[in-house]
Formats: sequence, C-alpha cells, structure tokens
Amino acid sequence: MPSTSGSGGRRVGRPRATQRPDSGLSARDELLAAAAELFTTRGYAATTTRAVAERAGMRQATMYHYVAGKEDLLAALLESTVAPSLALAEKLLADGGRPAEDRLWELCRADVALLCGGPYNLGALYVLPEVRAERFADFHRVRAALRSAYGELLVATEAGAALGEGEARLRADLVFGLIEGVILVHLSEPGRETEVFAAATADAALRIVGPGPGPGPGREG
Amino acid sequence: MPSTSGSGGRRVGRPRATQRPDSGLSARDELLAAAAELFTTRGYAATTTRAVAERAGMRQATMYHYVAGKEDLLAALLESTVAPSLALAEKLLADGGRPAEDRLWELCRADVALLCGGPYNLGALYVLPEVRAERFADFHRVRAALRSAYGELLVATEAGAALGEGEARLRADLVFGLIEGVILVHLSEPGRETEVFAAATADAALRIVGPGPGPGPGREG
DNA sequence: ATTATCTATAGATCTATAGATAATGC
DNA sequence: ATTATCTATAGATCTATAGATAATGC
Repeated sequence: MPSTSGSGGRRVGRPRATQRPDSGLSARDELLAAAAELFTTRGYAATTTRAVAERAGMRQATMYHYVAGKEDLLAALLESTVAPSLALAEKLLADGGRPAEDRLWELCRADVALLCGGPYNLGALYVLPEVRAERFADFHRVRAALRSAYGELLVATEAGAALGEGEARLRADLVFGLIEGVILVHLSEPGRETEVFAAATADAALRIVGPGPGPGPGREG
Repeated sequence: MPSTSGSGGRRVGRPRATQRPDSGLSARDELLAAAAELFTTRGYAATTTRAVAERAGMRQATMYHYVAGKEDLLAALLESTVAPSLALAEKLLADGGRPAEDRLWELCRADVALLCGGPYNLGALYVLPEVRAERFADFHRVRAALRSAYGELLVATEAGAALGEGEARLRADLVFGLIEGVILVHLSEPGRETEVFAAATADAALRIVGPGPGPGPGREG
C-alpha cells in the first residue's frame, strides 16, 4: 500500500525525476492540494491530469498510483468543505443546554469561516455542473443534511418557532443561501478579515430569522 | 453581414444539412441559447464547440461565421445576466421620490427574479475561473457597478444612514451576497415559485440592513 | 521481492482554418 | 456576386495503460 506520510522522505521506489523540498504531506495529499489550487484557479475541466501531477512533483502517469482520476480528487475536495460543518451542526443540535439562537449563530460563523478561511475558494466547486453526476451523491447527501440541520436549529429559536411551516422553510433556505453566498462575495473580494466577516454574517443570519413576519415595504401581487 | 432575424426562414446560402423547425431566433441567438443550456448543465470547459453548434442546428465550423469562439458566447451570456439589473439600479438611484427602502427592496426582488427566472441558472457562470481573465473585464465592471448601487441605496435608507461607514459597507456586501446566494439555493432546489421567493429574499435583505446594530448573541473576540 | 516512479504511446478527442458547394439576388 | 453553409483536416492536445527502471527490504 502507498505510504501515507511523507515525513522522513520517501525512500522506497524509483526516485522522482524532479526532486523538490519535502512538504511533509503524503503524495495523495500533495495531489489534493495541487488539485485544490488548480481546480479553483483554472477550472476543473480546464485542469489536466498532467498539471495536477506535475504541480504535486510527479509525472502525469504516477498520479494514477494514488487516485483513480480527476473525479476522485474532486470528490475528496468537496467532502472536505462540507464534512466539518456537518459534524459541528450535529454536535450543536444535540446540545440542548444552550439557546438555539446561540447555536445557530455559532454554526453560521463556523461555516463562513470554513468557506472563506482556506487558501482556495473551494466552495466555488459546488456549482460545477460535473458535480451533479451520480458520482458525487455522497457530497450532496452531506450538504442536504447540513441544510436540514440549519432548518432544525432555526425552528428551535424563539423567532423561528413563531413562524408557520412554509415561512420557516423559506427562511432556512434564505439563511443557507446567505451563508453559501459568501462564496461569491469572497470570490470578488478575497482579502477580507475572515473572523470579522464570519461574525457579521452570523449576525445577519439571525436578523433573517428575524423577530416575526417580514417587514418588507409594500409587497406587490 | 449575417442576417439578424430568422423569421421568414433563412433563404440565402447553402441549406443546412439537418433542417429543423424555425425557432424564430437569429442564428447567433440560437447559438447563445444552446451555449446557455450546455454551459450551465455540462460546464463551460466541458462543452465543445461542436456540441453548441450542433444543438443550434448547424455544423461545428459554421459557428465561426457568427462568433469568434466559445469565449465570445460566454461573454455575451454573462453580460445578459447583469446588464438589466444595472439598468434598473440606475433608474432606481435616480428616482429620489420614493423611499430608499422601497427602492432597495425592488432592486433585490428584480435581481432575484432575473437570476432565478430564466430556464437556466446563468448565475452559476459567475464562478467560472475562466471568467477572471482580462477578456471578461467588461462583465466585472458592470457587476462592480451593480454592487456599488446596492451600497448607495443602502446608505440612503433610514437604517443604513445610522450605520458607520465600515458597517454599512459590510452590510452592503452581505445583502449582495444574499442576493447572489440564491444562485446556489436555486441550484439545489430549482422548482421554486420565483416571485414568492424573490419577494421573500427582498424582505430578508431589508432585515439585514436592519433596524440598527446587529442583534448577534455574544460576539467572541 | 516490493514499491514508487519513470518513459512511451495508442486512441480519442477538440479547435480553427481551408476550400468546396448550393442557395438567392441582381 | 454574395451569402450561408458544408466537408475535410492539420495540429494540438489529453487520458489511461503498458512496460521498464531504480530505489529499499529481507
């Protein structure tokens, strides 16, 4: 089986053609890091297997020793963006001790921090049409679970409990949209103070849940 | 010069190899419609010029009679998503007669309706890494102008005027993020009642502008 | 012997151009 | 003569596999 850690230098096997400083990552993780950068900056379909492998310090064919192909890399990256948030959401859902408002706020904050914090905007991969394929059903399941966790926390808040079922669903979607919308904001203005922005977004989310039925001026229709 | 209207049937020139019912669109518009569908459902880089042309009812090489290439199509599609909103924003900015709250609400509503209303989710094209290229600077300029129109309307509202400069900028970005976030919501749940959703999103936007400093429970740090 | 890598390449594309062709228009 | 289209293709990819090679491990 392939070595999992790169520490101590790769010893066994034919040496690489181009030696590079040991990043401390396993070969697979080096490939994932390379894919993250290239997929987000040049696009998924536009990124060749050669580009990924070469950036990870190996020749194109060698990549197939570690991953089955490009899709494999994409699937792993997607799950890494969404799995930590779901884990937190489940912890928060179980924690009946704290007010739901606080817990929802915390989830929003952490989620935004995750989406904006990394070196690359991995959230941008969500919209890839390729991701709709059955191959990525796992990712979609996790994301759907996260979305429904938002919904559960929302109806557990005081303001949320006062809403009708349809209105509550709508607001949950709006909150979820706000959170994921930071992906797009982050795209056009990357250099923002993550923690401040995450807290402000969480504030905004609670304002959306709101103190009752919407204050919209003059709905038409 | 290429004929602009398809009405009455294309007469001059060699007949197409595969005849199809007249859509009423000009050849260029047929190409744009085909590109919209394919780019959003299969991905930009993954869509070949052959696929676009063939869907528009012509052979691959014929496409070059109407457009310079794939990028041309993408640029045109991007501008079509953003130009109408900017036009509306400028009209609303000039209309000092109505309260700013109403005007901001209207802009949000219309923008969401535009993003969710069409048959394809063209907003998803915003995140394409390819779009960062200089080639699409026009689109970015228009989008930046739209964003700043949101900011101007926001500070014109009563609640917005009460905010400090930094906080106002932050909220403008959050509102803009909420609006564009509907692109992602729309991706996972397409079959939604557009008008209702647009109005609800506009309500939420005004709640983000809010009645004063955020009600966030216990900011940390 | 095992492992990680390499080089080489078959087979399958895809884009953009060159040049031919079949209509209408004058 | 003009136009819109076609067919054909050169040149440039890109993916995934086959088979060779250069280390360590026993």
